[in-house]
Amino acid sequence: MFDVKFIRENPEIVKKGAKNKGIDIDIDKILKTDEEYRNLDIKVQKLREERNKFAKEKNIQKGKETKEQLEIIEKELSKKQAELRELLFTVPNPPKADVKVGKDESENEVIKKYKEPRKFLFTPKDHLEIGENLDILDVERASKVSGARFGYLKNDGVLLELALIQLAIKTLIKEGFTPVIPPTLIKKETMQGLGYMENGGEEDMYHLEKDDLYLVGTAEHSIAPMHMGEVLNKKEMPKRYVAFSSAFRREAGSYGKDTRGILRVHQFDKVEMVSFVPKGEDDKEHEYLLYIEEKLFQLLEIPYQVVKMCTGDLGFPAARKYDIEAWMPGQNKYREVTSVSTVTDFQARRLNIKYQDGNEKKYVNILNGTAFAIGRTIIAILENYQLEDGSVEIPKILQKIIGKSVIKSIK
RNA sequence: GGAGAGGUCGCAUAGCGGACUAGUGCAAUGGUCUUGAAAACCAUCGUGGCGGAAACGCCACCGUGGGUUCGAAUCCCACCCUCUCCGCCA
Repeated sequence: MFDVKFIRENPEIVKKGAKNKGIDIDIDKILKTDEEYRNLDIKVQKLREERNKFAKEKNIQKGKETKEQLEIIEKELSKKQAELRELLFTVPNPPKADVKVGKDESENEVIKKYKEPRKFLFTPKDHLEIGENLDILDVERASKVSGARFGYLKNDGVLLELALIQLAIKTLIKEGFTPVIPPTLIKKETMQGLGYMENGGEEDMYHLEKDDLYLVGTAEHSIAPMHMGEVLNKKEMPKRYVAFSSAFRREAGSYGKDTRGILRVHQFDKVEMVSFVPKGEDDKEHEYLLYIEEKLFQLLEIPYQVVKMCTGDLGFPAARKYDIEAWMPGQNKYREVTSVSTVTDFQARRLNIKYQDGNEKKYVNILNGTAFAIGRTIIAILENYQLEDGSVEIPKILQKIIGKSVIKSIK
């Protein structure tokens, strides 16, 4: 959400930012509503001043009159305020200057590539076929029990997951991140703070009606609000968390897309990074988080490319976003495995997270990025490390943790 | 799930319809004293907003949202959270 003040002072930046994201907003209406709101606010303050005076004088008659006037105009004020709030929710975070203007994902830029995809002397299978053959994946029974888009991970698949979690968390602890296992259910109030209720994000969240709780779509949903309403000390920043949790997504509107295997499922586990940094330091932090993401995939020696999203593919709160797409031989293309973005101070405003900078209190910048989305990382491992007989080699870095070097085909 | 207690300015506490302009203690910050420090003493010390060039003035905030009243931290209602006891439970 935006400060009206910022919009008042920089209407052109905001207007252009929204346009580049392909989002329609009516700046003039916002400014007009803001002015009306402020005029009402001044009136209300004056009346309250009078009311307070009469109350002190115990002038009951005059007090009564003022009270009646106040009731009417206060109602107008709160109506106007709600109107303004609603308008402000339609304003997206503008993209950073270095982000390419573009319509949709077709205009994203590949900015880096790591490792040539391996040449196969046989036709590579996709993860589902490999996983079923190794008896580490079972989506058929999952659909019997839970429905479409769920999966059982079994046997060495489980060891693979646990090893990836260890690798990511240990690597990040070395980098100074605070490891966290957060709650996966959050209150409606928290959801609203995150700004998901207005922008359609709610559609993708599971809601437990009986208790009015929401299942998180990513650990970011419970990590970012940790410091809700707090004033952080500049000395303790950057504040970096690495969280492990399950993530739940309804995947509404993605019917028919990626239906095979576990690429797109309703529940998956993830190691996620969240950083709180002082205003203006988010660019540096963004590169740093991307560096860590790359490092993790380099440790696994999986070919990938880094994609910088264009303005049209950023989403509502992000000001810049990079995806890492790992090479998936089974699909013969690169697929998204991580995503890292800066939301600048956009979320901090809603969540009211500030830091003390000298005498001033400023909103923090928040960034979030995936360390490992476990399911998709396992897919990348299975497909890139498969052998002709259906066995799968285990990436070197994980061999020590798992205690073997190959997952042998049972056939 | 049942019964009770409670949420006040960083922390701890007072306040329970009009002198609350929210008191006090601790912590914090600046200073005096000191070779340096501690102690002591003096001073400052919540947040957001509106108006103003500024000095300053005003408005709002005592868990959140409603209500009663000329006037609410204080009374009423709903909700959230914390604690104690009982029940259940990994």
